Amino acid sequence: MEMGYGKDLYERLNLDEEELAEEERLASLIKKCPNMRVLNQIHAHILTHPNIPLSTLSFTLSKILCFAAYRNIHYARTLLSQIPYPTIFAYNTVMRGFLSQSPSPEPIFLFKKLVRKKFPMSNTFTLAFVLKCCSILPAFEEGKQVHKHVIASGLGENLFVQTSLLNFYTKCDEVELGRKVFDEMRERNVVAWSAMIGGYAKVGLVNEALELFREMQKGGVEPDEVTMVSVISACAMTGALGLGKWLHTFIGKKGIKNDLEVSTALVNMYAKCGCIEKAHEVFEAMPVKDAKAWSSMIVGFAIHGLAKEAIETFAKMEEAKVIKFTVLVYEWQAKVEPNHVTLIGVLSACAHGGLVVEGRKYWSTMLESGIEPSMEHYGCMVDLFCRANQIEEAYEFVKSMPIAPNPAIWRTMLVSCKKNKMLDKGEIVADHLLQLEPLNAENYILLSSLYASGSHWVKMSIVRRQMKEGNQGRSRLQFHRNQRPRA
DNA sequence: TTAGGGTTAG
Repeated sequence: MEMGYGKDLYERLNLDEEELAEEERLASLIKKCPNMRVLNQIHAHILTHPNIPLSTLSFTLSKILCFAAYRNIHYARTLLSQIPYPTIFAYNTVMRGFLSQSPSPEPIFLFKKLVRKKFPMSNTFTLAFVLKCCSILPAFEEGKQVHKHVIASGLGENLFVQTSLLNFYTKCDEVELGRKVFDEMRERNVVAWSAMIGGYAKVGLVNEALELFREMQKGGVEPDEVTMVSVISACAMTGALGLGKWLHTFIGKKGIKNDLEVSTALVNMYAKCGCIEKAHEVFEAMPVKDAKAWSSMIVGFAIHGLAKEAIETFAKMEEAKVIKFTVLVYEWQAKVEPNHVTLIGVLSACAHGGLVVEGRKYWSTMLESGIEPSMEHYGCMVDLFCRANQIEEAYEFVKSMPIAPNPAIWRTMLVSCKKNKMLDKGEIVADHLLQLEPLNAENYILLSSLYASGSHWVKMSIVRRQMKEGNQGRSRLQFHRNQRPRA
């Protein structure tokens, strides 16, 4: 176990002055390195120098690895295998590099390698990184294995490790397991409380989230802006306007940083709780708005049926593409680009406002801007045509979809066929729907009311009978929550 | 060499 690190240290202690000077020179070169090209040159220089002491090689390659981890993670990964005795620090740096990229299982592979080789030993950082990876993917089974290692390694009492475990379980929707970790924690800071509150809010256990927020305050732990975002979003989910307003005042009173995320959560909360004016007021007061902030406002207007306001806000978002924000002394400029959620807001606003021409226009611009339409976008378009009673257009649109329409889309069409008494089209649509969802009673109710709307009583009674038979358990007909018959 | 845990929009 002591082999690698011990040898490394031993050799370093035995370097003569000249060798130490060379090592420092290389370290300083890497520190000043302007880009990957220069780094490659230093790397090549080291590899082609046969007389370089092993410890200098290890030390310098680790330095290069640190530089590369955020710029070219695959290069850093290759470097790791070139280091004679990589320290746990080097492993951790590569794992962290992977976490800053799009989701990758590489940190799990690296962790498995560490476990297999038994050297270098994982530390609390390693465990935090691998658990973060398991929660991002998510990888439940792998995370559970890591939990076993946590216990075996004796690092299970570490606050960072425990918070990582708690977060991992809640991200995998295993809130109870997360709560178990939380309950076992000897000390809990604001991060641990926020993680648990956020975990409850995420799965919709809003009362538990709010209860924990009260408990946290009773315990004397001051909430911060991250806690507030979770609690406010819990209010948004339940429509708890009173508590939401109280939290808004609380933020001001306690001097909690009202940042981009908090304001966005407030905009969303006020909009969901029916206070669209207040949502707009908070939104207007925001000095910096990112895509999520703009989207929250647009979606807010859309769900309130305020199509004109939603579209105007979208136009402003496109005009205000460039935002400026300052980090220390550096001023950064970033483009605010509409994303898939923004477009869902815009398209549903068009649908609610009966704006077919505009909806088609935004659909085209969405495709041009490279946003891949999802099922929700297709759903908005079908809704747009159906609400405007353009059933044929809706049907043609559905037929042109490159992905198989989901039951919700067929149902939207069936409702519209019923409304417009379009029996033939309705039967075709119902056929598709019942193939996908033969056990959903709501679909039979819709179909029977389509027949009723055209006075096709015989067909209606057949559908009713099919449904009734299912209700008696013969075909395991499932009832939608809203239509479940009273016992 | 000196890194880590929690948040937001459909």
